[in-house]
Amino acid sequence: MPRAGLTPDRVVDAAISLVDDRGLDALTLAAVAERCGVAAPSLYKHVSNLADLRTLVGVRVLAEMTDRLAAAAMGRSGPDAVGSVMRAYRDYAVAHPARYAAMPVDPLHQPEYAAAGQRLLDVMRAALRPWRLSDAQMVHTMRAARVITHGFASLESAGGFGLPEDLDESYELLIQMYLTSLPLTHAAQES
Amino acid sequence: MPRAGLTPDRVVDAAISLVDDRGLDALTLAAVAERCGVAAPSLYKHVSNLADLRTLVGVRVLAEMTDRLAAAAMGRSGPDAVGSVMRAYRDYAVAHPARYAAMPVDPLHQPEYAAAGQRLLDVMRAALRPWRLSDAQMVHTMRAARVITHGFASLESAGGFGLPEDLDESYELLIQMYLTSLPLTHAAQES
DNA sequence: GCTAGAAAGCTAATACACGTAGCCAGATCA
DNA sequence: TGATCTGGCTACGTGTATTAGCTTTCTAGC
Repeated sequence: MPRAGLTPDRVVDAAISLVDDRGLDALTLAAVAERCGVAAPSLYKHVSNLADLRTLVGVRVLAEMTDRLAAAAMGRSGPDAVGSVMRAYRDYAVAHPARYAAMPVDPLHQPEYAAAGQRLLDVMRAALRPWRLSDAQMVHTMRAARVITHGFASLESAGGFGLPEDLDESYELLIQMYLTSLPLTHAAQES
Repeated sequence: MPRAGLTPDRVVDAAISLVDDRGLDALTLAAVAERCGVAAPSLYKHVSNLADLRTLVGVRVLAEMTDRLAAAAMGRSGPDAVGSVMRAYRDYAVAHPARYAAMPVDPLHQPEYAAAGQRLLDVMRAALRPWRLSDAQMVHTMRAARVITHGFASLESAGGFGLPEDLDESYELLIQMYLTSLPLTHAAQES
């Protein structure tokens, strides 16, 4: 009967450690409750339901990754910043594959995620600022970065590449391909 | 008491139509059974369990997509063939988002998928043949194609892009970026 | 310090889902 | 025709999400 002292945040903590340990599919209220030392229905005092918990986990992961990307861009500019952000993206996904799988792919379309998703985009947008792209160019350029980073990270973190060898090189080649495709303006001279 | 005349293939048919209609998460044995006009346990006469059914769906989808890609490459060569295969990949994923989500990301690591997965890779490898890449180059080049196609297709089919506008153009720019990155050898003169 | 009430835990019960066991009828084949 | 195999069924056990309603603990105000 002593209280466990749960809060929504602590429930999310438990959920994330569970996901890290046993994969995204193991994220069940029963398992989270056990990890919290509490009966399953008690979780409903802190979280609306399983869907809500999943959302909270997604928001947490999105925010955490954004922090990493922002840190990776800090103190860098131009191609250096862009490459650094792209590497940090991959690093996070490979270091925490199950968390990466918990990240929503369409954050901007769901209000719960919108703020965190916008912040992540802003990090990349800032890194691309030196190129002084038009709005339309910026849209295509951001999309291309997202395609490459998400494509590579989701494949690698899910074990999608047949051979583990030379993955670093494959990714560096993609980053070079991407940087090379950027228009040769202001930023290109900075590097 | 009249027999329903089920076979594993017909069960997979029902599963796929269910996935098309109601999404991958709706793929449950109960729902498939209802669609087949049969009680749930009867499905076990044709399919080992839910995991097995999921695998069979994945194999079917993988094979279906491979057929599309092969058809897209037919009668083309060089950049034309590569671009055509990449467009066909996206087209399939967007036309059948739930099926695309059912496709395994690591087919080569699971024996059930290996044959179908290998066949898909062969289509792309054939399209890249004119460049006469070394083995190591071929690995990186195939990976890059996979990253771009899967990255774009998975994001678009999951509603991951904020704005629906200009997606065709974004994809064409990526294809151009990719083709431009290929070494200027034999094939480049054919186009 | 006492007490009212909110907050946080619990048990019990419902609704589904997967999966197993074992029964029965219809098809097949000697 | 009759034996056997196959494909259906019902009944059951387990696990999960979720709701309802009870009880205990903490906290605020007097």
